[in-house]
Amino acid sequence: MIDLKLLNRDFDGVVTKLQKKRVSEEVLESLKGRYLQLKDIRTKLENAQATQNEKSKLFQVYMREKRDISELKIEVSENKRLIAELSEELRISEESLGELLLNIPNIPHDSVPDGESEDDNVELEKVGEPRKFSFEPKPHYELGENLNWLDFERGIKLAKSRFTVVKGVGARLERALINYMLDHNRECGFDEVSVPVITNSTSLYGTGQLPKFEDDLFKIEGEELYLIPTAEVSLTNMFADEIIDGDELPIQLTSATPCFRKEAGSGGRDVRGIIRQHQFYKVELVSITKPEESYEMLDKMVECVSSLLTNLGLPHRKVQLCGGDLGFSASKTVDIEVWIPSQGKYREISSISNTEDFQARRAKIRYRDGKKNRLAHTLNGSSLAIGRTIVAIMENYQNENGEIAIPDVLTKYL
RNA sequence: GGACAGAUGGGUGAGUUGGCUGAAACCACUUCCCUGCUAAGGAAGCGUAUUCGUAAGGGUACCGAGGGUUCGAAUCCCUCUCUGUCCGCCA
Repeated sequence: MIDLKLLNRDFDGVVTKLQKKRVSEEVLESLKGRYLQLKDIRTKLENAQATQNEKSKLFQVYMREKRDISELKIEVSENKRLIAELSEELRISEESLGELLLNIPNIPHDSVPDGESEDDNVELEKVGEPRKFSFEPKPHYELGENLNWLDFERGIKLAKSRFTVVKGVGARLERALINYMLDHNRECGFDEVSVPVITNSTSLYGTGQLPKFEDDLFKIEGEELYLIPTAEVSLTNMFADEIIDGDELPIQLTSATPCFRKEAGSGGRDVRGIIRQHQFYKVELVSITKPEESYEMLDKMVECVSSLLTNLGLPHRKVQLCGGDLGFSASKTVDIEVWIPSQGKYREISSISNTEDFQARRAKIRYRDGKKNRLAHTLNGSSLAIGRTIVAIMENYQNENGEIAIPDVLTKYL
């Protein structure tokens, strides 16, 4: 969540910055109003509580001196009523503030370009040249069915649409990619961990998936538990409610997990193939850093992912997201898009974000900086979405008879 | 799933006739003193959040979570969650 003190201190500045994320001034006005109201009520309540504490202490004095306490009792019980009233007011005020606050997106970094949609994103760098085909490249789903790597019908039979069974060399390729990426990330300085793929709602609030994006999550019936949409949830929330020793930063973690998304609202998009699935493997990177080091870390993570694609021989480009395309929790995001020959365009395969202290504030991830406790910065990025990497390899490495070459770096993993 | 037990500060662990305990003591940690040296001794400090204050320093809340009783609760009552042990069950 955003910093209410900052909102109060520099209202116009926050308004201007959040315009990039299409947050209206009225909403922020209302948020600030509720914050000030809350502070006011809290002050009144605390004063009343101070009185109560003081008076309560008199009782033992009176009783020791055998003085009459009936008058004191009346006085105090009136104050007690006041406390009850104020507490109720405070509760309502907190609720109303929280409702609004939890739905306000993060403040974008100054470098974020203004824009409405992905069309306004800014290309930072192209890496590698798309291959010139002497034939018409086939889409991965055709290749995959012909090679018997992808079994769409059985995926649907087992679950429903947007689930796929991966077979044969395809399945082995999936496993090889996971292993290769984890090894690569380790070389980049990320420690491998294995995490739960089900988390509680508190964790999902912490990283910002809840309350706003409940519709996109698979929930376990009858429990406050959800299948994770990304390992970012598990990895980041490992440090929720903790105060990390400053010497231990930065923390850099990587984990391979299945991810589950309902893809609500994406009806009709990428219906063919495995670009958009309800379940897919992804290798994730998460970093926890000191505030002054987080943008350096963002660059490092982008490079780690980019080099992964370079090593796989996949042409890609780095794109900085514009305000309108920026995710809810992100302050700055660099997407990495890989060349998809059958579509003749670059498609997102990784998204690397610095959320600054947005998630840290929600999840209470702090570190000890000398004597003081400060909010850490959290970053996350895919490295990579396995399904989409398979798509990219299939399409970029296909030859005319429909066979697929395997990138050199993977041969030792297959 | 069944039966017990428990949940206190970084750790161990006091505190259950309700008030002087936001919390003893010990350990760890920090600073200083002493000591001719990787030991020992001594002094002080050392939870989180929030609020007021330039600061010093106050206030408020928090002893798993939420409610209740009371002028007042870590201490009494209720509900929930989690953890441990034993049994059953399954990888």
